[in-house]
Amino acid sequence: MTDLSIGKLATRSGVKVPTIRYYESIGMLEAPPRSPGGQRRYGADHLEQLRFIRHGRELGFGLDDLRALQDLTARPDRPCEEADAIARKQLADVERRIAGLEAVRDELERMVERCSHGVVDECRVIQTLSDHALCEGDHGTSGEH
Amino acid sequence: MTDLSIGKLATRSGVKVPTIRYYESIGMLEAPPRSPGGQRRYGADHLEQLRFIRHGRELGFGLDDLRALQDLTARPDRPCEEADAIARKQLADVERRIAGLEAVRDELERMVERCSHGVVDECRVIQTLSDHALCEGDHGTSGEH
DNA sequence: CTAATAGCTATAGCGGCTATAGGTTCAAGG
DNA sequence: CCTTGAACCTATAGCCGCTATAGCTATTAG
Repeated sequence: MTDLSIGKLATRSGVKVPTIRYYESIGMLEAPPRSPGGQRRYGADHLEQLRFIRHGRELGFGLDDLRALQDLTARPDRPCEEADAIARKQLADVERRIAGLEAVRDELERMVERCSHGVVDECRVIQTLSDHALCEGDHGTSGEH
Repeated sequence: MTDLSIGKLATRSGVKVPTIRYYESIGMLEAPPRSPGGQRRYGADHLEQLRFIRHGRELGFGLDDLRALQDLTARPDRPCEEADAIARKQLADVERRIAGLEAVRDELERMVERCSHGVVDECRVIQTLSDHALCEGDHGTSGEH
């Protein structure tokens, strides 16, 4: 179970090898001990830590948020208000992005549906891009990133 | 109407000054003539071009796609299949991202709802991040970026 | 004419990786 | 035991689409 090479750790965690090294370089992942030849040797704790990060990334958390959440994990008797606040902020952000993307999707659908499949000069796709007034939604108003 | 400074162009187009210079540097926006002192002087055509780019960016198109669409605009008698294809690809991409974000949103909602507002050790937020098995959806399966 | 504002170039940084080059170590097969 | 080839190492640059900084010059309003 222990003494995983970086490749094995990558396979087990679902995080790519260069990404693991990157996480170590920015202090996201604890630096492991090394083999006599200088190669990294990971334990079960690293695997757990990396899975935590991966899962957080899948949920769209930034690395700084995940660092804060990791720090909280290390103090299990503290109130979880901060963790809750970070998660709520993330949820709000995701909801905002969804709303933005839905406006964009609707606009793109209109563009594509109205394309007459003729020549560029009459193409609704090009026309819509050229003239924002042809839009019905307000996709530009709220950011989706 | 013509002979806009870069600041005026920025105001009228909604694109920031450094971004305009960036677009010029990567060949997205035609380089304008200069004043005797070397400052950029834009015309109505530049404003139109920049609004096209801005609108496309709001719809999530990459700069390379927008370049392709711009090139099509310059050949108005060509069939608009390519424009249509680019827009459809973009629509599909946006739909994929929405689906991914919706899975993420649902998971975050579950996390936040179940937070008992106690201590970190019992916090559902931290627990869920630590153990993917607590998730019900498959947010990690399809990418949302 | 002066002073504030706006412009200029060049360069570096953001997030979160990913790719490349050029070298070293490890592990399995013979 | 030795060879081979995969996996590992470091360092550095690049991706996208900007944004920020520093140190300078041009324009414009009063």
